[in-house]
Amino acid sequence: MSQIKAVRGTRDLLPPETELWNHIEATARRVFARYAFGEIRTPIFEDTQLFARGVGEETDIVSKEMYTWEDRARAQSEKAQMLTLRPENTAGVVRAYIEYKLGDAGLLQKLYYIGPQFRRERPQKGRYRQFFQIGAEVIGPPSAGSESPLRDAEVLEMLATLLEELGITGWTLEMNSVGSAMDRPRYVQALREALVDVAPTLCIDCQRRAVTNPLRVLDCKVREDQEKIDALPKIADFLDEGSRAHFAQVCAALDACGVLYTINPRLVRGLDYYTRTTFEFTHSGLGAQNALLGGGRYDGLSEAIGGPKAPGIGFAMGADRLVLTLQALPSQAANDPGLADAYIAPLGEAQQAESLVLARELRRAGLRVELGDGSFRLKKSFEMGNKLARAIVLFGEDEARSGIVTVKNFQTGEQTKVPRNELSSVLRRD
RNA sequence: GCGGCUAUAGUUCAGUGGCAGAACGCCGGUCUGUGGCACCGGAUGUCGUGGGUUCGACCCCCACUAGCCGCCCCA
Repeated sequence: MSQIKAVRGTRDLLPPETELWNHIEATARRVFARYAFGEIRTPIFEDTQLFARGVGEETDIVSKEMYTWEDRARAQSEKAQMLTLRPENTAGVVRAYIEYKLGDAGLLQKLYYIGPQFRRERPQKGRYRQFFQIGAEVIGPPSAGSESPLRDAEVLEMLATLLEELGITGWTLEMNSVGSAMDRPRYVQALREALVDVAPTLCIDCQRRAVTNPLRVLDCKVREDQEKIDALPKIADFLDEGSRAHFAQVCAALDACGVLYTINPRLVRGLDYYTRTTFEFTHSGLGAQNALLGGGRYDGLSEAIGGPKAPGIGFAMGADRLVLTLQALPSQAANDPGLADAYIAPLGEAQQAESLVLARELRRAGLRVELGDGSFRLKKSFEMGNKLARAIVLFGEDEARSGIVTVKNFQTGEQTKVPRNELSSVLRRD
């Protein structure tokens, strides 16, 4: 019989790596809490229409990367429903915002999420079909200040802080403004016109992109094309006064708190809902998938899926990529499984039962304890203890009778006799 | 979805159309209440899966699967 394996693009996370995942998630929760964000957990699958209307029918994500299936109708009279595993989480959050009328309180909603997302792409380093995102959204009625450039700057400053607390250095923040829903079509039109003459001189990929998705030409990495692409119309010149001023204020607030960024007029993103501020944090250690996180403002998303006017800004970080980045950092000790505080070695099977009692006492005192086996020879107990713990506690006939156990510290080699009731304080890490 | 590279022991990797290898790790012993060191010994295995060529395939050919790199796109 053939072996059943994890399906393509999915994987199991095992210790000690899960230690690092927990560390990342705990750090994110801690930082988000300081910025007064609350957690939201949305379903893993949604009505397909949510993504079609929210993310955009023409995007790659929706047009070819979604896991979609037809759910059975419950009754003859009922139509079957198309469902989709969420390819991203912003649409789900906005759907919940609308569904529970979160805007009616008149306040800004600040929500974060941590969870799996699904896209059917070819797996690669840092890219999986089930991947994990940590993201947050600030959304609310305009009267609550949801359109304010200060919100954009606050989110970006929070991200810089989060990366710093995670110990991730060497990232780059690139920003751009893609303008309002009105600005962008005008720009795309101008770009298309300019490309009629320029495109034939560009690389093969650009010639195709010029027709299918002109904005993508700006992403081209072919060296020879760069000068010509730089000479194309820039979106900055197509922004209306409002968008221009908005972006200037975002930059000013970032300058004030010392968050470094570069403005990349060629930064375009693949989801239709973005307006005005867009950004990407990249890291060179990631290879082709160099985006650590990305996000932006989505002032029209709520209305696009049938909700009230509810401008917002948010981001999603690729947790898988944070892990990769941290693992590549030289200082990272998080892959060390860590040693237990003590290894209890029952000497002889007669000591088995009482050794579990001893382990229970120490564990209740908060110590991390490994319990050996009384059938082991002493030599084996020492070898095992040395691999698993900082100290070994010998628990034989004498110790059980006298209540005084033998403790040997593997680091110092020092061996002492310790009364059982003092054991936990002796073993405690200093 | 497209192109390239790869798949051999728990791990990292050698290897040859004719007996399946090394290092580390693992197990046992020297050593029956004292580990790390040393020495001696041992087992590593569907050579990714399925077909084909051949007297004979881990090796050559085809398909599939998975991973990596790039494209596309994105987190």
